[in-house]
Amino acid sequence: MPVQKVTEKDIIKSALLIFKAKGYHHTSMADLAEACGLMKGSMYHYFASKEALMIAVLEYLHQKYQDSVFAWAYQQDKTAEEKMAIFRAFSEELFLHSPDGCLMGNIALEVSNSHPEIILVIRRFFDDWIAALSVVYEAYNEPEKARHLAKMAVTTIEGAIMLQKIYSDNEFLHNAHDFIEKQLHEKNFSVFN
Amino acid sequence: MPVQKVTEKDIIKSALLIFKAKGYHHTSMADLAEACGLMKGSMYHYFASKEALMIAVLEYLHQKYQDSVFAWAYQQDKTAEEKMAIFRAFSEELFLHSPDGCLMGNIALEVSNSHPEIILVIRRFFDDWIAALSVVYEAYNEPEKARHLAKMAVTTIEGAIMLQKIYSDNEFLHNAHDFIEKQLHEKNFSVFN
Amino acid sequence: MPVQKVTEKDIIKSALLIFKAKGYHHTSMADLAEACGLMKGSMYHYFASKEALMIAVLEYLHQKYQDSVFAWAYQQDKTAEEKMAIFRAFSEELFLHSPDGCLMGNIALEVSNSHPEIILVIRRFFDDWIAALSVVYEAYNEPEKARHLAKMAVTTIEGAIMLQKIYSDNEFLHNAHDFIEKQLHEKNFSVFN
Amino acid sequence: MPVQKVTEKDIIKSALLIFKAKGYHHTSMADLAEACGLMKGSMYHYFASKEALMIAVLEYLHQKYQDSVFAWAYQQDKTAEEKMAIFRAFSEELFLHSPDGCLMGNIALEVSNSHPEIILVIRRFFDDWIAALSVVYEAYNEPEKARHLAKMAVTTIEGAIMLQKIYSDNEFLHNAHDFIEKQLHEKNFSVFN
DNA sequence: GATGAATGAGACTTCATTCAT
DNA sequence: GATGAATGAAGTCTCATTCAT
Repeated sequence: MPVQKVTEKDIIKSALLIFKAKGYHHTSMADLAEACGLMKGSMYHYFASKEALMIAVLEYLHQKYQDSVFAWAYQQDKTAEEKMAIFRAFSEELFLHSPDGCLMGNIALEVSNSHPEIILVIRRFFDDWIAALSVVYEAYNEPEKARHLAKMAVTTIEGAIMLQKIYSDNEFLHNAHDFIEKQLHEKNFSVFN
Repeated sequence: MPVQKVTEKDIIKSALLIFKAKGYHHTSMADLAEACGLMKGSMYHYFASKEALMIAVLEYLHQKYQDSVFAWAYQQDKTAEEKMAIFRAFSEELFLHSPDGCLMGNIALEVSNSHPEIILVIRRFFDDWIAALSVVYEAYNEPEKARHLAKMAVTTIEGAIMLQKIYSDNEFLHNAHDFIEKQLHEKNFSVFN
Repeated sequence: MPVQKVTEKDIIKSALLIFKAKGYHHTSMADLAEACGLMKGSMYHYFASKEALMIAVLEYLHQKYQDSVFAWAYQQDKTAEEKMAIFRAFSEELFLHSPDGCLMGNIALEVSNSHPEIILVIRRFFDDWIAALSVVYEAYNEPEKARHLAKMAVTTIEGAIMLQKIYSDNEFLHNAHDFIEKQLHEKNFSVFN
Repeated sequence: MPVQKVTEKDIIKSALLIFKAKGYHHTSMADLAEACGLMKGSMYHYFASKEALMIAVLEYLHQKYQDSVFAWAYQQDKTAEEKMAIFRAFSEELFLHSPDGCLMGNIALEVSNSHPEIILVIRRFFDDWIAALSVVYEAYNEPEKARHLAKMAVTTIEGAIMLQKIYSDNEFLHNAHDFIEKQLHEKNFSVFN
């Protein structure tokens, strides 16, 4: 039946959910196809392999975060506090009510040894996340320290998402964000000095 | 055909390395058997299934940490600073030079939806880790705050191990430990107040 | 989307090369389409199936040989030696510098049991080849013996092309032609008597 | 069901027939497994891949010919004529009544471009065949000429098997053997001089 | 206790073919 | 005339598990 049933982006969006819930190796092309309403074989019209689809999903997600979250860091007419609040709002909206955690982190831990190409894509995502947070922290800190704080922030959020997943408990993510916001003004020395 | 002299614990130790490196779903019974010097079928004399072996590995690891690391928290003749230093030393010895990260965290993210029994085991490990750190923090903090700090510490370390894996860079773990130690004395308000 | 200007003959010529290089079963419609600059589906405007295309290719090749090679056998104004020289020149031009051998022979061996219709086409090709060589041998031999010699000639050339392919060595084809030319005058009895 | 149903050699013998009848690419692992009375997956206990099985089959066949046919060439107590007669008897027994031709030749033409490793195995078979025939021809010829004659003999037989397959007619193989025997004594000049 | 042959389901992927546009 | 999305069967291969020996 030759009528177009899905677009590449439809597939990516469906696959995102499956990969986030089941991980890379435990997700089969049949799972992905079913989520798209396609036959297994038809997936290969759009993506040359499961790995290629995984990468497309990660790149799509990266782009989405870049546009809808990280971009705020570079807005001139927002204060650092406003930017932090936006980040937090996004983060909590995304993660508080989803039990599956962060696709980037999930996949990173699972495939780091078996699929080096995938890790490269994930690394670029974290590069941009850290860069955006650095800009926010630079409102009150030297660039180098701002970058350190940004790395700590990302570290803390990813750790919190992991523990939230293990305990099914939102407090970790809340606490992580409390910490991150506090760091913004942590004058004297705090962590790095 | 050399006489196989394999104990259950030998299998667990070998399996631990493989599971940590390859994850749960990407590790086959053949991989595990090969690492033990056994034939595939022989694994089933010791463990009823791959999942049972995974659980045994996690419980073994839990016990090992309990005995060799967490136990220090309850030693009366050590100061909180000494205990922190011991924790840090263990953590860095374990994670700084191994590219595979933390088995508990790796597996937790990978199987949280597919193998709820495994998550229970992992949760018990984190319970004990948090409990031990709480005891240390209690040297300078109210119990409730000590527990908060302990959770933050675990959160930060797990996040750091994840980012270390993504970036192949030790600074995340170093920074996490710097932060955790600093929190010990963070009088006035710090994160929670 | 450039306007495709493809004729049936263009497709046949492209397909010939692919089939000769990869064989019948290992060639996919996608391979063939790509070689023609068409999309897979478009191939079916020209040929009802892969088998139909294969047959068209073989018939095209048969016709080409008929016109440009076998036809010389029936020219009145050439001596048998001249005709043999022409045959040899064609054969060596065709096979000495192509590593893929003879399409007719390749396909015959590959599909003889699975595609009887294809074998019929190939058989007609060999009929005409043998017939043409018989005419040449008849210059010096009885019709029946001429026909025997023609069959030996074809046998020897096909065998030589096979060994050339296996050894990547032209000597087999050269020797085959030396033998065939010599047979032309092999008075007394030689092979058959 | 753990009782051994087949041996490696059983599989090789069954596979030989299937590969000879259907060729390499058109034979599926399911075909081969069925011929052995095994499940598809069980084949992989014995052979790592279809290609590995193909190679094992070719090596088995090579060894069988070496032992039962080529070896006669090196027997001191046989005349060249006796050896030739033995070769012919074997060849006719093998090929006259089997419609599938020569596995070595069939596979060589089919996979020469796609599976170079297979061709190496086939080439070794032809090396030994040519070597054995050379020894026989050396009874009446210089070594170099004997080798030329041996190559012509193999060429002719392979060509004859191909034409026998195309025409379902035994005369090609008979004629090839007549020619080969005649060459043994072809004093004066024959093909090479 | 250990083996390794066997299973059967299921993994990823390819492919000839169809057909609405 | 050409497309390319879609199919569904089939391809090679993997794997957790069983069990007679």
